[in-house]
Amino acid sequence: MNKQYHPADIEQRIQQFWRDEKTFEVDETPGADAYYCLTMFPYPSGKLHMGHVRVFTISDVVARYQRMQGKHVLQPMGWDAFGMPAENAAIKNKVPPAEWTYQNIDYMRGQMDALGLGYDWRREVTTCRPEYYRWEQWLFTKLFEKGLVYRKNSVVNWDPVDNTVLANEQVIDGRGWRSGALVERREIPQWFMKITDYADELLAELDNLDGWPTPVKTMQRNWIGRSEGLEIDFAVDGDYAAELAETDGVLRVFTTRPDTLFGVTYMAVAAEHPLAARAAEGDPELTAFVKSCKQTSAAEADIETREKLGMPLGINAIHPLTGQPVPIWVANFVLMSYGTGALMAVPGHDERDHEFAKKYGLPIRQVIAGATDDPIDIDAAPIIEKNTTIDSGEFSGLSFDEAFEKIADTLTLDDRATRQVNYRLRDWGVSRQRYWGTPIPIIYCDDCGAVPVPEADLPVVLPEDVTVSGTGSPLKDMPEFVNAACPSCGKPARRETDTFDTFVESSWYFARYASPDANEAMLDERAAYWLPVDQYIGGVEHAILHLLYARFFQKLLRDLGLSAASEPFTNLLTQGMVLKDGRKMSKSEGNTVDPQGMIEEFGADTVRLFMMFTAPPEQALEWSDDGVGGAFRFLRRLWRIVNEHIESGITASADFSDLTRADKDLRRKTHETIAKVSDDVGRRYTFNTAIAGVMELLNQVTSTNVDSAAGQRVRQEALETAVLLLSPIVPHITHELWHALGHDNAIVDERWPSVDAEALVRDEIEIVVQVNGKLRARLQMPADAEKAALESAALTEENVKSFIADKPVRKIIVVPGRLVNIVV
RNA sequence: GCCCGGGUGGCGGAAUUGGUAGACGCUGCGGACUUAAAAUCCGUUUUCCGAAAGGAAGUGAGGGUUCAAGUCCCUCCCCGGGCACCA
Repeated sequence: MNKQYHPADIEQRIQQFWRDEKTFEVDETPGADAYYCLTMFPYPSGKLHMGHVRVFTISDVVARYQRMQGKHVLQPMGWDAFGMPAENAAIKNKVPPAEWTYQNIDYMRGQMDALGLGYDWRREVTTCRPEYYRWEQWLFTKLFEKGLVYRKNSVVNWDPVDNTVLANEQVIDGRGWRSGALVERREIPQWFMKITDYADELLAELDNLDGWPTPVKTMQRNWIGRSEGLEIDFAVDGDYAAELAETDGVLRVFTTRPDTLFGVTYMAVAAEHPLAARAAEGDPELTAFVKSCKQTSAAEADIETREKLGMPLGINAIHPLTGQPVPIWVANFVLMSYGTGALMAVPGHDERDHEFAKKYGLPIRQVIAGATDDPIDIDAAPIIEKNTTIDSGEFSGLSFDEAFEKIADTLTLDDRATRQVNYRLRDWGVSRQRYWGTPIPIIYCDDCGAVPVPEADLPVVLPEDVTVSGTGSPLKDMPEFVNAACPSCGKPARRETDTFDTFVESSWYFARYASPDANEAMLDERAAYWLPVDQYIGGVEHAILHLLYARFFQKLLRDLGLSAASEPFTNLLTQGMVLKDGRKMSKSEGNTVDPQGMIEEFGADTVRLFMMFTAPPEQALEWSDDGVGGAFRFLRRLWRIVNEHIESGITASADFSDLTRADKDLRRKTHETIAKVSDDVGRRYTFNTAIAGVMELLNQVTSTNVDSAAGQRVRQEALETAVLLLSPIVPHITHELWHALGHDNAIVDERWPSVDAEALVRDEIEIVVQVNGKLRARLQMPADAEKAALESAALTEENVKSFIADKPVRKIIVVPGRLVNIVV
């Protein structure tokens, strides 16, 4: 064994050993204790960034730890290969997106290998390959048959100069990123998946996801946003039957607060609402206002944070209970995509309605009592609480529930209202007006309408040899792609040129790893062996969208009989970002650190160790060059300590009799460390404290003098333990050290060490003495000391006595094994 | 604006169930070894008072609950993530 630690000499050799031995290739062995560990697959953007390194390392540590528990571990890897960056690169470099993407994949795969990540590469999945996306197209046609997809108009960001649809990301301060033109919201027909059909199940099953972080479940719950309320019809004064055709000629609104119905003083509709368009006809001022409302991006954050503006339409609704006219306004904060695109405004009892009413001098009416008898100034602030109703005619003096029920009963009796469960969750718009994505398998026929492509004609292959211009999809200019025969009647028809949202690919890839080469079906019986994923690991930024869509897809797969599982991921770990100087590492910030350079300078183990030691996985990680140096020094020190130990002779004996006090202390530390690290890695996923624990053990090894054969055996045990405990994190150096310590087996095939309870026994423990909660003394006491003994020992301490002085002792609290608190 | 996190020494962080605040590491400072440097090792490193023993203060701010609060409750400030076409 080399006396110096040179990672470059060992890492590639050991990686080759794993390849030769097919160490990480797993099959569907019957009866094995299967464990599926999965990382969110990366977008092949060019080369790995530190965020990738972090999440892959976490996952690899979990996989290797589970393997040492005797589990049959699957850890696959693949590529979320469709997306906008490939199109942008294509425009910039004049390289087709496919070529750019495949080159990136090859490079990044090599980087993953250099990090020592244990993947079963036979299962690699690449979403831009027809053999992958054909099954997605197939699924879509099945959903079409089941009525779970439909087409409707919806809002996009339109760049009027480039004549193209922009992603929210491509809208900077309300302007197109290339043209600089003011972006408009525009409605175009798009395909939707009925995720709202599964809203209740997606919500209810969150309660069973014990292995998910609570914040993620809370966010999903709020995102789904189930609310029970009333859909109330307001008649409209005048003839607007055409504009209100979808709602039977009335202005329909949803409210969770029907108890405030008597407080309605105006109505508000979205800029896209047909009533607004009708009122704007021949009214230049209103036309200009409606247009300006649409001149903001479609992003909800932009709509919600801009100044609240509105204008009256000059149309009145009729209050369903009082018969009074209520003016209808158009307002820029009403979302057409939520509810019916219209709302009843109750400024007395809603924050936003109140602010808007104050601004435009609209009346504010109090119909809910204050919580106390104090006088109320409803003009100053709304009352949001669900208190007793007042000034509401026959519905006055009622609690929220009573008022809700009585008003609901009254209005539903003659069909002027419906009890309704509403969701904030909207159906998933999957159409994208882009080239580099999965073609939506639909053919439009003048006679038959939208017809799904028959299974025999799948996949609809995306042509890869294209030139991307940046204005619209190149597919539109390819007659050989667009022109197709109608599958239904055979007449000439047009193929859909929109592609799927890339979230569609990432919503089922986890299942495809189980049967990546299945040619006859989307999934086969191997999926049943592996699914659901035992541990899923990825960025917290995916807490809502990706994870909700994946849960939705798992339910679709279940309902198509392709998988028995209802939920895709049993346990979820959301990892924080990698920062430098407190900011996200990114090209635009100019603060990236290239993992490749770090691997070459220090080796993969150092990079892995640093990533795992510097912060717990869920937290943001601050990059530090000095910290990397520290990680490297620790490995060098480990190498040297083991080297010095084996020079003085190794031993395989398990005889731990005749130990000195120091030997016993070290042996106890060894087993305390096994217990701590097992808990940290296996349950808490706090790899940083696990590493700190092993560091402490090594500190004690070096501070313990060994002058006997028994002491030598204790040190051998301590070092073997340290090496085993670190092996999931730094697999190369520990592979080498394990052999050096006298073992023939590869450490990757070893079992996790177990605690010897006998070694943990202490005869003396430290007890802390407090006076009035402040630390005043420490006592060394027998571990089995009685409460009374602790009290009397505490009371005789000099420093304790001086703080008690002549004050009477009121109470003594004893926490066994920890402290005594004397209250005076 | 709405939803979810976070805020602890010079820095990253630890404190797992309300029970010793600062484990472990980095940096800095002092020292040993060396012709020298690198590497390594030893000591020290929350602030203030003190020669020391020890004491006082201290976990974003303010209030509260408790024998005891970084941890629980209320109000507020700041930072990060998400907001449906970034992935």
